[in-house]
Amino acid sequence: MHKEITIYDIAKKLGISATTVSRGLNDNPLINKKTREKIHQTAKELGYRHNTIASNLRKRHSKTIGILLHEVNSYFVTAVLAGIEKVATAEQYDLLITHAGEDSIREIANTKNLLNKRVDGVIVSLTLSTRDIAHFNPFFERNIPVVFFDRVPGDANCSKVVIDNFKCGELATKHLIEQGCKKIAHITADLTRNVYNDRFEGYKKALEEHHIKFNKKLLQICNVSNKEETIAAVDKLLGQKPDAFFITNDFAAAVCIDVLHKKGLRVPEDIAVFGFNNDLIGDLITPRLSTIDYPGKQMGEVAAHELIKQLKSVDRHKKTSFKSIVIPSKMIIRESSLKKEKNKNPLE
Amino acid sequence: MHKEITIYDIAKKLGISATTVSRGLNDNPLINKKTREKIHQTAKELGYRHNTIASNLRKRHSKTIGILLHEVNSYFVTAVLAGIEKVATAEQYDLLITHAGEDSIREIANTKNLLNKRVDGVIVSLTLSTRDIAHFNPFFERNIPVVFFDRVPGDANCSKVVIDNFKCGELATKHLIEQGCKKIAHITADLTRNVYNDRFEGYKKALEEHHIKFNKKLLQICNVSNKEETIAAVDKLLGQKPDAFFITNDFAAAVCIDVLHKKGLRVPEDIAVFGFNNDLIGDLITPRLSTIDYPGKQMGEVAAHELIKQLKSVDRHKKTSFKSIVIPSKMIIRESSLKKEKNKNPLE
DNA sequence: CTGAAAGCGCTAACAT
DNA sequence: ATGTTAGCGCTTTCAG
Repeated sequence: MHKEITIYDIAKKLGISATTVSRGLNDNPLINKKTREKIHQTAKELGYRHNTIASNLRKRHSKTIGILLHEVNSYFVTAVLAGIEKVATAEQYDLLITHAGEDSIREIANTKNLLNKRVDGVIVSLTLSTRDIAHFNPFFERNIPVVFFDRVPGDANCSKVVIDNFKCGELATKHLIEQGCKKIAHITADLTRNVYNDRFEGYKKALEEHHIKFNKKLLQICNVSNKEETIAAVDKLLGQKPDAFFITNDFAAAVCIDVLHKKGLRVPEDIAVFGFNNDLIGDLITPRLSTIDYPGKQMGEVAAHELIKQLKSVDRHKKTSFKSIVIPSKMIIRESSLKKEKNKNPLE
Repeated sequence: MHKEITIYDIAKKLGISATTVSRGLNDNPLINKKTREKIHQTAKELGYRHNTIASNLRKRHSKTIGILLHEVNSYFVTAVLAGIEKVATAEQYDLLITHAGEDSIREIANTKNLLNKRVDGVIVSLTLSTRDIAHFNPFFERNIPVVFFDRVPGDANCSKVVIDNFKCGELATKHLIEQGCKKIAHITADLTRNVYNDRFEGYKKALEEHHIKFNKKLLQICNVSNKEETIAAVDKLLGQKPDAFFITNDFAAAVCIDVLHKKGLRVPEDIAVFGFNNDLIGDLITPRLSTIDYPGKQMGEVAAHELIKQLKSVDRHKKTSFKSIVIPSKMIIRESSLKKEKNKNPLE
């Protein structure tokens, strides 16, 4: 069995104290450059590896950021992760990533686990089934920074990074109306989650502004990441003879287009389709999907920056002020929604 | 500032020793049931949280598995992660996930970081640019289990979980030949990586068996996750007037079909297309993509099981025997490759 | 069934 | 510029 080398072994070999070795290894400028070099060298010779656990115990922090994800099945989430990782790595933080599979029970378990692991802060996107955020109280009580992104709690008392889902919902719907659509079906997910509710409210607002009465028969709630459920929702709505679908997720929108084609319906001529997320897939299907660009990587970067800012400023006494950061998003018009302007250049 | 509760606080309050509290908290059956209950209760009252760091330091392990990923941008990798997580969670292991962005330098840095973090074992998929695996020596030396999956080293001296890429490449190519294709172009990634090389060898084998001479002008190497590079590769190959494309990645295959459509070419009538991975996208594009089903989740589960098995059996003395586990994969024939059997039922 | 003592490996205070 | 001492919070002998 391999004998694990400690700073004491290095100290003994060099005839100096462990403290000096520790400092030398951490490149403390107080230590003589020559000593430092010698320390580094014998560390290498002896095959020393820093014990992060011991160091963390002593320093009473973990230099890691906990990530609580609702799920990791989308291009969006992957992009967010990449954004977080980029800034976290630059600031020397590790990431402890958990995901809850849209199950609030697992979210709570993950929260507890990260708490015990002594993460320095957490970045969170709530599951569909999460109703309240009491499980974050231990963090709040200890002044451990928490930054929510995308799927955030209604509560104002926390930091969040979001896009303007209301405006996006309104914009997309308005665009469809301007294309001549009058019976716009809406497929979305659980409305207790802010993102879906806000988009739905935006949808209703646009209808209202154009004097179209909201018809709740044109609304379907389902798991938009699930193909079968989406197909069922589309089928049901088709009974209402809609002339457009506004769907809260690109994958589901692609499934919808597929269903429509199978029924011999043309997109956008017979029925226009509008997605949400700007997933890679939207640009690869026929017709190309109009959607809302959701800047995942940027959200991740901003969330991580905000968290690290709080981490650095936590003077452990004054409460950090909470803020809500809105990331710009934009509408991307492609073929699937262009009923009128078939020959006009899409303004992508 | 929140005062952090330790087992000593609980011990003092209960007039017992910290040892007993520790045992009680860990549900050690030696401790009187009543004492145990009291301990748990006051722990709750006082808002105690277990200090995993201290515990890990003392126990000299971290109860976490390190994951080294080449990249996290595909449905496949996500599926593997889900598989690993499923079995790791069941066995009470945490995951420390890193990714290298296909950069071997970052892979090496991540390796070192995980080593210092005292992960109990690692599960790895190599980057495209990784040439040798010397950076895993510290793990081997310490008898810390390492399991590679999918993108594995050529070296036999390690545990790996793979699919039979050679056979898959052969099968796909053979299928295209049977559809009447004679000039089959192949787009793939860096051939120093086993998965791509094996598929390529399978491709050549199938050609040879059907007395078709391999033409290296029909081969293009590029980053198949990059749209622009893929388009360029397709364009170049089109100069050779191929009648089929065998592409090592579904995303790239979708891009290819898109390019072909834009040029007014029909798929599969003019040119057949065959992908690899069974990504979600393949079933959503027109025509539907023929591909190889790559059981990511299963690979993840198997890899995690194998690792945990080694973790449990590491009697720190005898070398663990290395094995190569091959996961079954299968061909999925859809429309994009069916030149002849247009009216036959696909055997999906 | 419970406790005393030691120590995991490191770093922060406080000297010198 | 370097050393001494103590302790982060837990678990593990060993002893009773």
